[in-house]
Amino acid sequence: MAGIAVELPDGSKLELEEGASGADAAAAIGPGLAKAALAIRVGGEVRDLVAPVADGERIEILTDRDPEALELIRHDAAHVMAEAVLELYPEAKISIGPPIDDGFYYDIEFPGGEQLSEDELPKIEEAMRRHIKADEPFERRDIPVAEALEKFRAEGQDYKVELISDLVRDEGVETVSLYRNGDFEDLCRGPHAPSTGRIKAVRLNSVAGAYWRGDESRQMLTRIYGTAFFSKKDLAAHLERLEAARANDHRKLGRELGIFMLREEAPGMPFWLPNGTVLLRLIEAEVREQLSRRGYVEIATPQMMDVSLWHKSGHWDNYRDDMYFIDVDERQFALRPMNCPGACLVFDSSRHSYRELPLRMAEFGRVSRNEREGVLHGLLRVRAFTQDDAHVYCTEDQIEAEVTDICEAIDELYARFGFDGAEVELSTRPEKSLGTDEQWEAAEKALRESLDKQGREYKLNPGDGSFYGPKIDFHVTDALGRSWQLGTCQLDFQMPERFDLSYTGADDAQHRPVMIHRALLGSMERFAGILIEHHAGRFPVWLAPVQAVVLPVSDRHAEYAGTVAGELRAAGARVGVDDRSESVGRKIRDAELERYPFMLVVGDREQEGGQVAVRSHDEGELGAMTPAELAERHLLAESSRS
RNA sequence: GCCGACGUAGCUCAGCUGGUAGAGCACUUCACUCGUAAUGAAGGGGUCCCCGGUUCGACUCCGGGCGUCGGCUCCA
Repeated sequence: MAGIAVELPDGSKLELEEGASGADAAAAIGPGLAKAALAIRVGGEVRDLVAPVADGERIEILTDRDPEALELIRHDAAHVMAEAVLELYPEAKISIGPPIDDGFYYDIEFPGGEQLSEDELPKIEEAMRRHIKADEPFERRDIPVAEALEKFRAEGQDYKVELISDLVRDEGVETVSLYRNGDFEDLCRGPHAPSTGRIKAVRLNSVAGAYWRGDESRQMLTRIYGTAFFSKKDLAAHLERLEAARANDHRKLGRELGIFMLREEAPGMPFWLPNGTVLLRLIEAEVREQLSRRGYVEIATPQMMDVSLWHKSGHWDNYRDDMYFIDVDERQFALRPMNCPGACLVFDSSRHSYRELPLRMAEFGRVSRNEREGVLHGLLRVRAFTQDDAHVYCTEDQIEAEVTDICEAIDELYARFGFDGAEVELSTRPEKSLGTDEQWEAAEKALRESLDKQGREYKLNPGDGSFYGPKIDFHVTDALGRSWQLGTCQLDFQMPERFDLSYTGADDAQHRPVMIHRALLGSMERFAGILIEHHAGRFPVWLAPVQAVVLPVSDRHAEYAGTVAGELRAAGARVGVDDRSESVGRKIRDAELERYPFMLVVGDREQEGGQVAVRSHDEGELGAMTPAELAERHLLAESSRS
C-alpha cells in the first residue's frame, strides 16, 4: 500500500499512510505532541487537525506555544459563547463571531431587538465554562448550500441565511462548511481546535452596540467582547497589562501632570494648561525645524470666513454637516474645518512663476469640526484642533519628489519623538467626491508610485480618501492598542481648479498647479495625546515641560534655591522650585509623582560650594555639581537642534 | 448619530430600600526647619450634572436634556 511523506519544519521527512491526518502526523512524531496538537499549518494556511495531509506537503504542528494558536482558541471561544447564548436565549439570532487582536466577539440580536445587559455576562460565562469542561469536540461537515439555507431558515437564523446567500452571490460557492460543538452548529470557515477543552481560560469583558455589517442604516446588534487564553495565568497577566495601560491613559496623565483639561462648557475642545502649553511649543519647534530645513514658508490665515468661500471650495457641499456656521449681522460665516481655502487665497494673491515651484506654505492652523457626539475622545478626537498643516503647490512632475520629502520629514519627526515607525495606509476615491475619473486615477497613481519607489510597506484603504483627493496616512497606536491617524499627505487637483489658481510657465502661458495637503503630525492635540501615552507621561529630558525642580532642604535654603533656578533658566532650562516647608523626602516623592526628570537638593553643603545635589529619575543620585555643569551635561544636552 | 454604562468636594471614591452628605489626597492656617518616595494639628470647601414630574419631603424614584467612559459608525 502506498504511503505518503510530509516535510517537517526541521527539514526531516515523515512517512505516513495514505489519507493520514495532521493528528496522525503528530502522533507519529510523539505522544506528547499528539496531546498538545491543536491544528496544523501548511504554508500560510491553518487547517483542522483532522484534515488530511497530502504527499510532499511541508507541515507544522500548532501547539499552545504558537501565537497563531491563540487566535484559534479565541475563535473556538466565540463558538462556545454562541452556544451558551443560544442555550440561555433560544430566540437569539447570531451573526458573526471572529477572533480579534486580544480576544474575540460575537454580534447577536437578542429577542425583540433588546440589548443584553452587562450583568448577564457572568451567567453566559458560567455556561461557557460548563461547555469547555465538557470538552466538546469541534466537528466539521461540508454541506450543499441549499441544505444549509434550509437548516438556518428553519432555525430562524436570518443573518446566517444572508451570509450564505452573499457567499453564493459573491463567490459562487456550492457548499459551505459547518462546525459543531455540543448541540450548537455554526456556519464557519474554520479552522478550529479539536475540542472546546483546549480553551483554558475565558473571560467576557463587555457589551456594545454594533451595526450589522458595519452599516449605520442596518440593525444594531449586541456585540459581546471576550478573550481566551491557554492558562489562567496568561489571562491574569493580560488583565494586568490592560490595567497598567489604563494608568498611561493621556486623559488621566493629562490631568495629573497639568497638561490639559476638558470642561462641559466646551465639549471636545481641550484647554491647554501651563505644562501642556510648554509641551505644545516644544513639539512645534521640532516641526518648524523641519519646515525651515525643507524650504517651507509659514503663513497664518483667518479662523472664520464667509460662506461663499466654502461654497467655492466644495466644503459646503461635501463637509457641511461637520461645520460650524456663524451669523454676524447680515452675513454668514463658517469656522474653518480645514485650512486649504485660506492657503489658496494666499496663493492667488499674487502672480507666480514656475521658477517658484514647488511653493510650500505651512500653517499651524486651528480648525473646528462639529464632530458627532459619541466620537469624542480626550485629545485624540476633538472638535477644535491645530493641524501642522501645509499646502505645496507644484507641477505634476514634482509630485513624486514632494511626496517623498514629506514622508521623510514624517519619519524623521516621529523618530525624534521616540516612535519606532508608523503604519502607512493609502486611501483612494470615496463615494462623495469632486473631480473626474482621470484626475483621480492620475492622483492615486502618483501616490502609489512614490510609495513604491520609497520601498514602503503600506495598506490599501479603498474609498477612504478625502473628497478632493487620495491620501497617504501615517498611523500609530495608543496605550490600549487603538490605532490613530497622525500624518497625512493628500493629493488635490480640485482645489486649484475651483480657485482658478495658476502659475506662469516657461512658455509664458498660464498653467494649473497641483496642490498637496500635508500634515506631519496631523493634529497637535492628537499627537500630544499619543506622545503622553507613548512615554507614559515620562518625557525625555529635552521634551519634559519641567526638566528639574530645586528642593531646598529647609526654609533658609529657599533663597539659594531661587538663585540656582534663576541661573538654570537663564541658561535655557525649564526649572521649578519647591520651597514648601516640607521634608526633603516629601518633596522628592512629589517630584517623582510629577515625573520631573531631575531633582536638585540644596542644603548647607551645596550652598557653600555653589552646587546642587543631583538626583535623576533614571539614574538615581549623581552627586554634586554646579548649575552650569548640570545644564550642559543633562538639561540642555538633547535640546532642539534649531 | 446609534447601543450600553456612568455623573456625589479640585482628585479618587464611600453613602442614602426617599428625611437636604462623608473619607483619603489636595487646599488654608499654625507648629516643626527637616538630606533623597508622605512631619503633626486645626480649618475651609458640596444647587449630590441640569430641567421637569411623582411625593408632606428627591442626591436617592420617573421622564427629558447635557457631559463622560466603552464600543459601532464617521474622522486628523
